[in-house]
Amino acid sequence: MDLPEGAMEEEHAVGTPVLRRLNTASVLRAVRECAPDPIRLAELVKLTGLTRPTVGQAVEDLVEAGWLQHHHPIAASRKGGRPAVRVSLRGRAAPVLGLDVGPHTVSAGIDDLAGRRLAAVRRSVDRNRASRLLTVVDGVIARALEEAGLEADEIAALVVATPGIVDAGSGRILLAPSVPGWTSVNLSDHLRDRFRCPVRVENDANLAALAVARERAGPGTLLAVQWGERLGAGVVIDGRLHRGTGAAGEIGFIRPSGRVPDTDDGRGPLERAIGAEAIAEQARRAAGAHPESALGGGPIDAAAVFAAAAAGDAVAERVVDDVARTFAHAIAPAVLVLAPDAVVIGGGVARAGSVLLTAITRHLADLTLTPPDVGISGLAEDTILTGALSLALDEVWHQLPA
Amino acid sequence: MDLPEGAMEEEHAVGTPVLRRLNTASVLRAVRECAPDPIRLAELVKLTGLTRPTVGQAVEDLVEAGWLQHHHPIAASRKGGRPAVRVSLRGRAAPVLGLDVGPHTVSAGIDDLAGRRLAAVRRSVDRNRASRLLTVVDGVIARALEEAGLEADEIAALVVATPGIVDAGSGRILLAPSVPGWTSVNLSDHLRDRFRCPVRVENDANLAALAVARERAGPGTLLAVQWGERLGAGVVIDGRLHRGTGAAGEIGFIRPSGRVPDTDDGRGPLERAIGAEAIAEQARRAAGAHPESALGGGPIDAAAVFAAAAAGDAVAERVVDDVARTFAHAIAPAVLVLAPDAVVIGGGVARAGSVLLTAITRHLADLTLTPPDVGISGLAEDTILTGALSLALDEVWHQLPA
DNA sequence: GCCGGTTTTGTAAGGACTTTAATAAACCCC
DNA sequence: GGGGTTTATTAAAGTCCTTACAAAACCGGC
Repeated sequence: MDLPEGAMEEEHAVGTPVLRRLNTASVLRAVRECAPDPIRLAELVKLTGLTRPTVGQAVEDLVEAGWLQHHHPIAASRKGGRPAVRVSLRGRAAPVLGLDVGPHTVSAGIDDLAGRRLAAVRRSVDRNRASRLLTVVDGVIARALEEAGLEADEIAALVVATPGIVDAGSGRILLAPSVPGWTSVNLSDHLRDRFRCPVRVENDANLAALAVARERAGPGTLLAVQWGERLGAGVVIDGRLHRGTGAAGEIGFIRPSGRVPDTDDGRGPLERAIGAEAIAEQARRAAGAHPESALGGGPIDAAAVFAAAAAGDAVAERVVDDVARTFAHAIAPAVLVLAPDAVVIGGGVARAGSVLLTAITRHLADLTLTPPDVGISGLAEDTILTGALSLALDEVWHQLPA
Repeated sequence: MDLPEGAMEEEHAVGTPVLRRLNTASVLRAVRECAPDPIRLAELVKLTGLTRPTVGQAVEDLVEAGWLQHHHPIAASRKGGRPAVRVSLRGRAAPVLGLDVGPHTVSAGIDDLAGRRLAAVRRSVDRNRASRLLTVVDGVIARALEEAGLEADEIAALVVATPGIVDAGSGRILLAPSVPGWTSVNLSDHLRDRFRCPVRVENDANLAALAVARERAGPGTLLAVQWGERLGAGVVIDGRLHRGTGAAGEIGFIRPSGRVPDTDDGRGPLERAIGAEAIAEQARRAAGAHPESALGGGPIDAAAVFAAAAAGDAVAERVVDDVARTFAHAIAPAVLVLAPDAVVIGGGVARAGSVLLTAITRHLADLTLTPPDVGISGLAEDTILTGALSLALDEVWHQLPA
């Protein structure tokens, strides 16, 4: 099941045969855009602007190469006429595997070429020993492959989401304070040994950003924040992930203007100031000083603070506003420089909902020239995994001529 | 002198003729890379990987279309053999005009297709009345055209650099606090009436960034700061200008953590804190408190402060360090999010040289994970103009198939 | 001053595409 | 079962690149 040859990005030597490759790719792209639905050949003619014989030839080639499959056992279209030949992506041609090594869970997913989810596995894990983590990763992968009925050889691309900073070239993890020993594990090589396909390791917040950007579709600049215990972000510009020198989006290390608790756990200043735990701590102090607050009624975590604020508790509202102000001031310079269309917040804190959102919006409007839309990610817990799979699919599609 | 047809970005309909267009473009690109020097036909064969008849055909077409010109009156190469036909870009085919409406000067430049400077005009101006500014602009353009011996009709693309925020679509200036009345002048339409070519209005700092990026060449992320009375920046990613929603790079409006003088002249907080005038003012206060400083010896402006600091004056050094710290703290969040390869400083303050540079580098190293190279723009006063011309040339080249 | 050597240009036949156009197939409805 | 409709199939024509060969122009030397 080889990919079409001549996959180089922009080759200049041009003979007649490249025309065929070009048109074949064009047809494949058109089929792809109809996602998992089969498409009539005649429709491809309209979509691609090519003539029927050309499309016919291309489809024939693609079927032979395993990229497309026929759907001919079809009841015809209602309006008379010879029944159309229909084709669709043969998902099995290039399934991709995504992996998310999260704070307390490891999850894996397998998508086929058409974006259908073939497998999804999630396993919680105590992340104290990095070496044991690797075992869990292997287990999750094995389970996912089993669930999808695939062998490792059949996977066409693999993307792993991990916290920390990743070197784009080698795939090595350069910095991962939240997982002791994780930097000394060569995850990339470990996986490359088991899979005969491109393996890419990428920061989790970056992949979450990619997922959010794909959901919004269209061009534009997006700053997608993952906000929980820790704080990260990803930048997506016109659908492409911005990596910079590799550490792009590390907003957790922004130094806010106020005083910041000086823990020594590898977290960045902003995380220590407004991470989920810091929000709870701030609320505890406020509740102590103001016994009249509804916050005093039980154990306090971030969710409780947002709930109380939503219910109108003044003390909680003040805490939320403080958090929002700190956040807005922290990212305002980046917003001014990037001028993103939107800032989307995901992760645990995103569950706060509109209480936090409106406060951030208000403060940002004060600090920026063209305030971006501030929103909350509509994606569920598997945002990161979705992003990883999305990037893996990109990798596969990228092998085709433009 | 029409441009080759079918200039659309990524057209899919493919017949045999596109091959010719593709190859012709390939040849044209190869000629372009040899800049203003003529190139032998046989060399084009090697560079493009095409065969000789193909190259011959393409060159013939390009000469006929006016893009290339022959150089046949040539003494042969020293090593025997039939004398080679040589061709070069016909610069006159598509000259472009760049305009820089600067703080105290208006300048215009004309480059030909090969990047040769055909004209350069600079005129200082009192910018109190925007309507009069327009007259100066017209005058400078007329002078430049005269100098190059061209008519307005012959200009193939025009790019104007202006302070303020520009709407990409309409070319209207949305916000320009430094030029009273400038937003009510429809510069874009005014020029579109006079020129039969694409007219683009762009923020000056953005164009400066483009110029700096072109000088560095290669891929990567660049944050280029223009630092004088005012403070702006541009972001260039892999050679392409990042615009965001349109106001990208407006670092002058970052709010630094300290107290900021509250003038009402439309300048942003960071400009009021560390613009050239603010630096001087800070030094004046310091000199008043410390009569022993060498700064007391004369009128103080920013240049004097940097000179004194370079000479070892402790008071001046402290001022410079303060300025550098404020700057570093202001852009650190943006640097963390973007992870640029380099931060390059241009504009008047850039003349401060290494005194300021090392201080900024030191502070940034403290505040970021992967500190960028901090450098000073090697380009002279016409950085912005160079960027405008560069973008205009892009516009022309962009009309060709890839 | 003529003759190989060398480099390049020019021209003709061959092959690979896409396109146009015309023909055949398959189905619905009446 | 025939008309209408939609689609697939096939053949001829045109365009372009390529391969291969021949011609041109210049150098150096005898």
